[in-house]
Amino acid sequence: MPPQYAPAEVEGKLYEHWVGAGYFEADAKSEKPAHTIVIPPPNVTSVLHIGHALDVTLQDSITRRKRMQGFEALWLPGTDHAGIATQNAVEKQLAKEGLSRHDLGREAFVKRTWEWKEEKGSAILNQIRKLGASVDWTRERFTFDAGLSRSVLTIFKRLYDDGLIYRAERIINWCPRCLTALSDAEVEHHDDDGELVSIRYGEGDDAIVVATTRAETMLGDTAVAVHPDDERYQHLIGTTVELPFTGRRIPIVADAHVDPSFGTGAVKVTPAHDPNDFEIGQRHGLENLVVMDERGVITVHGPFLGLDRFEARPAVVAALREEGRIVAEKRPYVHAVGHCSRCDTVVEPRLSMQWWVKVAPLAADAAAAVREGRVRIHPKELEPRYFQWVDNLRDWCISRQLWWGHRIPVWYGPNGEIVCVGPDEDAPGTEAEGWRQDSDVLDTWFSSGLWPFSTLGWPDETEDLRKFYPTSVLVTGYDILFFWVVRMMMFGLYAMKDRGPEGSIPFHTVSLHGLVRDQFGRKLSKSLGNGIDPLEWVEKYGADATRFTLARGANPGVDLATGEEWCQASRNFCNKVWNATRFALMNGATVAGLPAKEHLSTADRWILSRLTAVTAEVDALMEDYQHAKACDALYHFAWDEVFDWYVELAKSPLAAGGRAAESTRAVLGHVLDATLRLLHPYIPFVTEELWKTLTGGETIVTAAWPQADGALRDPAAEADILALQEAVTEVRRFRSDQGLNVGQRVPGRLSLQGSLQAHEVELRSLARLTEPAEGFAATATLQTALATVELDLSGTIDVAAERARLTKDQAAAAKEIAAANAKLGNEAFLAKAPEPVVEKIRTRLATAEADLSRIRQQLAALPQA
RNA sequence: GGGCGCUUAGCUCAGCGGUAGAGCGCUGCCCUUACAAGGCAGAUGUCGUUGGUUCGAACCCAACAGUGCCCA
Repeated sequence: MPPQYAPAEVEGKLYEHWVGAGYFEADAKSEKPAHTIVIPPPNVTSVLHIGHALDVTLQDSITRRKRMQGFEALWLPGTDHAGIATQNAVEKQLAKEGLSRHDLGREAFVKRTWEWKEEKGSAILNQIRKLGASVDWTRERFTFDAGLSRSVLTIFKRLYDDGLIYRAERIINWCPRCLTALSDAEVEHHDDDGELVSIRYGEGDDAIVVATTRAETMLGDTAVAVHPDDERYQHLIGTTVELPFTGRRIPIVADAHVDPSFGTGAVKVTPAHDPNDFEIGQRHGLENLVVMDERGVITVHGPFLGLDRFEARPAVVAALREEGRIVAEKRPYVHAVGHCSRCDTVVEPRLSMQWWVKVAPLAADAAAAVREGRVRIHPKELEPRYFQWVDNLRDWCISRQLWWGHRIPVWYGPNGEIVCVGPDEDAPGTEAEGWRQDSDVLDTWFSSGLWPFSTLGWPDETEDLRKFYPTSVLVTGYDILFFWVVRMMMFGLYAMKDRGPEGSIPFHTVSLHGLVRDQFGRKLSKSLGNGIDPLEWVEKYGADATRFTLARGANPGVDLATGEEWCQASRNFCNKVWNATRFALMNGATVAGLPAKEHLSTADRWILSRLTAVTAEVDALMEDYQHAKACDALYHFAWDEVFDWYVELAKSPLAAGGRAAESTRAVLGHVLDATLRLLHPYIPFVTEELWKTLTGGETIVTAAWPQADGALRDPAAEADILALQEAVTEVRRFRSDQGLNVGQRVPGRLSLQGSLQAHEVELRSLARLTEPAEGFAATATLQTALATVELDLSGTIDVAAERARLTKDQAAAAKEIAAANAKLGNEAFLAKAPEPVVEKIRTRLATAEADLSRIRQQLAALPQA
């Protein structure tokens, strides 16, 4: 074994072996209890970013532990068909050939997109292999594959028949570049520099001033609205005013939704181009006048015809100014503007006929599942966010004016018939007979919302569905809670309602993690150039180091800052595990059961006791998705306790040979075996490589998860080793202060009390002390609670350094005594504090007093300077 | 504008009523035959501010000040 672990040499071959051996394949016929995770399907066009890497790492660590615990663990991979993004990608490709999708026609375009998917669509799934993801590749799914498409048609038909899907003309979010409707969730609001222009409509006493950020829409105004209680406008309510340029007279209406404190308190109303105005229009029976086409180009005759919306705005303002109608202008006026989440184009509210899901009843069920505790949001602090969203959900626009996606299964007949066709039904008629299918497709989330059960074969009652649904836990970032989690909740509860309240939930727990940030806690962004490529880390430091870095930072629901230095530290840890195991192997560590208790040394009993405690701790933390804490506990146990102390303590018995060596080899092997298994979910590759060598076993992937063995708890051994550590550290501290070489052996005379008397050999070994020879003359005396150590440095020592040290310790002890005395002298404290606390303070006082008197003795014994 | 967080060591974060912790970074010494991707030792904080509750507050309450997110 080389002294440095080389991840690149083992990871690829181990992964291929794991997959080939079928370790990750779940068996629906198994008697074992199921543990199921469906991967939040990444967009088929995407490539792996650090956020995916975090998500994958956490799901894999959960799944690997469950597999080791004896669950039938299924982690199901796949991608979603990403309607807009994929269509954009293929259209971009076509554009290079000078073609548009319309040149190909719908059928050819969809065929071409499938070809694109076959060629490019597995990029991200290939990348997660590099992270060691233990997904079941035999069950990989795609939201647009045949089976899942059947699920989509099934649920559409059911919702339609239940009256939960309907068609209506409303204002929707429209992307004039993608040329499709978007749901509310696909619109991102951020502040833009705009303008606020106040325009005077009408003349003289009848004039009224409205303020707007979108002057160009005035062409479509069909009213002016004021608040019904606004005294300024009482005389105008019910009258009409002339709209500039058009000659149209529009009514002044009173509507309680108008904010009298905004601008002049009077607003222009453009029902066809603004969601709020649309509602005002509905209430007052106003005309919906469309003045723009689907690309945002003005369609009303006159000087503005053919202008893009952003050209029309200044043109309209200029023309109004010419007529003296501009009363005030504020520029820049910063306000929130909706943008297409796919292409960042400013969204245009557009009056349009679309398909909708009536979410109120579905959302109520989704909320109830969490309120009733059937689905747990973890961490609990994020529950309010879930409720805030799910309790205020508006109807969901599901139709998209795209070609790539599940086509809406509704047919329109020659006599105005509207027929929704189920998954196994034929079209109600032919095109020749005058029937045509709705040309729109469904929102991608309509299909990914079915993911927890469509992937298991629903609507068929498959073995997989019976075995693996409801799934166990959904692992995702809190930013996805709204979009996706809520949709899966709504659809799962609806589609599976036959199974009752407990059986219909899509998952028992939603485990939310935070977003990955850079080492200063800043958001990762292209403009800052602080992006992190997880595959670069994998290449430089290994998949294990990358995973451990992410898992170790993953406190539930909070963002994690990370950077390359973190990953280096993780790489160092993996290397440390490698070298500690290497040492054990070189010294004949064996894994063949523990020796009888009477053959165990104190050190053996100590490390076995600690192993038991840490096993229980890590197990509980992982069960509660507290990955950061679990990793931290493992890191400290492995490095500080096993590698630093136990391995050092093991060196003398190993060197001594005989029974002591034999028993130490067994304990060392046992502890390493368990430690590797505990670490395996987080750092699968290095632990597999080492474990196979150490144990000769086939694979750690399916090895048993360690159980805490209460019989190994040994508080006495823990106390003994603590006293030993204290004495060793005190001698080392002295040696360091005195500038002694680490390797230099020094004659020492020991006077040990209590349990420490049995550990002189270990103390001498770890502190590098030889037996006092003839002519031993102590030049320094060190004391801890159970040890007095006299050292012969054969010459003068640095008295000043030692005095400084002791003086500092003396001050600390004195401060401690003062604080304890203050408490114990306080009658209220004695009367009201619980007894264990009082006792603790008394112990602390006694310890500090003993320390102080020892320090004083040592100070007095120092030679005078 | 409404709501939810956060503010603890140089940086990033744990701790959430009874002596301030970790990682990285920092300082000194050391290539001691598992490991320099290492070892040993060490330094570092009026726990945002001001009040209050309590025998006792980083932790509970109130106000304020920063700061971030979500929704309008």
